[in-house]
Amino acid sequence: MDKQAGTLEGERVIMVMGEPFTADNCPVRDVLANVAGKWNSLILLTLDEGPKRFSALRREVPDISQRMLTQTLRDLQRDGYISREVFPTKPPSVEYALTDLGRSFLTIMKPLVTWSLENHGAIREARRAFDG
Amino acid sequence: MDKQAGTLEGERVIMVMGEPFTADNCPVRDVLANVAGKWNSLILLTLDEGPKRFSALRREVPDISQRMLTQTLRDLQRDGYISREVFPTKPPSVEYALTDLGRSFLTIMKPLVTWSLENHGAIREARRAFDG
DNA sequence: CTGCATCCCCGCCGATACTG
DNA sequence: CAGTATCGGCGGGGATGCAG
Repeated sequence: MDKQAGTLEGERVIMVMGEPFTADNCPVRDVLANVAGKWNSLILLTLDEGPKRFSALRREVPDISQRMLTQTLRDLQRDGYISREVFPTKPPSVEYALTDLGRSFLTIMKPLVTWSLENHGAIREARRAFDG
Repeated sequence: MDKQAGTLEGERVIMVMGEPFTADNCPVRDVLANVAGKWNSLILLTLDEGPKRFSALRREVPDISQRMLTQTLRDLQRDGYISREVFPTKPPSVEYALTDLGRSFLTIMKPLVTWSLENHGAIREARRAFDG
């Protein structure tokens, strides 16, 4: 059989860890988008402590604007990482919590956080060496 | 002792995995920037197969522009993830390879790739459910 | 073969003000 | 309390052309 599995009509394919991807529709990029956003990971890590209300997140995630908090929460909910429950109190309150998918993701994510803490010094030094 | 360790002069602090961060100067964000770029992770994963020349990377990473390949490679080199060796042949050739730091990073990165492959379906389904 | 420079579009994100 | 709407800056990144 041919090497590049299912290469149709000039679709270019990259092999990553034994799996074929096209530049578009790349699961890796799709997931990394959640890691990439400026606030996404911070919010997920904060929710790892337990369910939180909107205002609690606003307090605990420093310097995030209301706009970004709302938007990022909606993105995370849309992708299934967190759930959103509205309590019809007066005034209303909304509670956000990790889903199973979100917890599963954090399990993989946390080692990356740990690695960042451990190797940030080496990276900053590499930068200084490169710039000088 | 006080809760928020070392909160000075209105500097807001977030606790993540037992470590205090400010919104600026956050190691996690700094490292995630490397994961976030559109091409960074793909290049690192390609180099995991072994050292490659510029033109080889251009071939194996589909649809990347020359500009982005050059730029991303320089960023990765600057942060110490890859090395760059110039062979004064005619015409010259340049070989890129993972450093120890790069390999260390990939060790942590790969589970995230695996997770992406396994859970991409669930995420796309969550999206459809949310949108509909 | 490798890399740099230029132009330009577009989406992220911040600031601010306004609703149920 | 939670969310929406609007404006605007800034930077990532694609296309193209030039240079050692």
